[in-house]
Amino acid sequence: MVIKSEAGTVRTSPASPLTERQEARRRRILHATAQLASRGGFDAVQMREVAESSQVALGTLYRYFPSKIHLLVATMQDQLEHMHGTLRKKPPAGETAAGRVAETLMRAFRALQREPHLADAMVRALTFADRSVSPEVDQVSRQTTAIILDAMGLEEDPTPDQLSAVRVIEHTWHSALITWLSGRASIAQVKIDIETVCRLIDLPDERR
Amino acid sequence: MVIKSEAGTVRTSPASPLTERQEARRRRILHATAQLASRGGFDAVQMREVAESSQVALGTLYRYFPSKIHLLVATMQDQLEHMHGTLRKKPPAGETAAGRVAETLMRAFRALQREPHLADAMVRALTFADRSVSPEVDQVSRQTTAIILDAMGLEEDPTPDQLSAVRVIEHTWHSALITWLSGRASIAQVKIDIETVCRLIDLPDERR
DNA sequence: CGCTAACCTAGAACAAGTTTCAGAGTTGAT
DNA sequence: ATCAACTCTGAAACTTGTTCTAGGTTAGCG
Repeated sequence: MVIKSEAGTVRTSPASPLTERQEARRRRILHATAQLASRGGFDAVQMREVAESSQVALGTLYRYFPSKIHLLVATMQDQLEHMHGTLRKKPPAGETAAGRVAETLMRAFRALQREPHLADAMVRALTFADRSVSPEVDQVSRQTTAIILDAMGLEEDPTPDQLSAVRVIEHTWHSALITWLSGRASIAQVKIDIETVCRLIDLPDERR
Repeated sequence: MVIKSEAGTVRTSPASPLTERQEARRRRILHATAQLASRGGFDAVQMREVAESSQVALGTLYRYFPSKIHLLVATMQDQLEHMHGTLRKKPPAGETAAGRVAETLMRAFRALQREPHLADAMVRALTFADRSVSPEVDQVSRQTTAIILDAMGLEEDPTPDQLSAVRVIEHTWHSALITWLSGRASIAQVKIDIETVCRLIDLPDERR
């Protein structure tokens, strides 16, 4: 696999603002990636094919996304943004924060079930990512955190305890997805796990 | 990566009992793998090198372990067994089940910290594994469950609720390890996450 | 308009996981 | 002991991610 690259030339945050044509290229690439992933999952996303589908030279593809993992994590960022928008429209109606978070995650889960191969590609990339992709993975994590905090519908800033709970929920979310994607857990199982971990929210204070 | 293989010829569970020489080969392979992994992690485990180090032809290596992922997951099985043995010797002393489980996991975590590269190789393989490795990954999961249940020190069989909690703890364990390995979480952070999730054990009954 | 730096393209080349195959070497049953 | 069936070896080939090169294109700027 051999991922050595530095942060990409293009993606460096406050760098070049990308011309219109460049923005279009980037979009074509992400679109082609999602399309290929939606068919065969991780393995079906082949860099040469992505390049061809998006009408871009292989070298250019690598200039925009320094590795296949970067590419798929960027795809996940893209999809997550979209999902956050969708979820925001119909906030969950549950009584408790725990219930609302569980409902939100299950909604996201159902969305992923509609494109299981795409989910496979994105989640596998996310957990396989090494340090060279940390900034991007971290961004995904922050976005996920935002979604969960949104669902909790807090009046004020979250307490440290609540933040811990949210982190654990994220852990469970990712790992449960993986067990589902690799066929080792059923959808029902994932539901139970999510509901179980959500109980950590609004939990009566206990020793540390 | 391209993993297509059927269940390996050799590893099929109730199959051939492996002659002594074969057992020795298998052991040499696993030893070489752990050694290479302990240096550079996942990337440093190169199939050609493993074959050479363990004095086995490349084709033979693939007969024993149908892919690099299978090889690393088998290595994890091996290490886990070892660790379970070690942990069993000095059972944790905490008051609560939650405390004992957290202590046990932290002990395991400290062991992994001693060989971070090896941990990296094994954990990355584990989460990257696709369906073709499910049986082996599942075995790892069962072993982990056993370790946790041991730490809980139950008198009787675990309740369904407890089993759910254990599954969530495992999710958190794996995912927290990954965030640590990829440098996105500190050791202290992992500790907090483990302690947080362990609160799910002996939790007063609540709705559903 | 014309220049220059940055960007893009096509294609070859390289690296590492995986497959294949012909020819020994072992083994187990008769 | 002998034969058939497996197993192991060594080496080449194949696949796909990644890097490199040489030459054409574009964008901003004087």
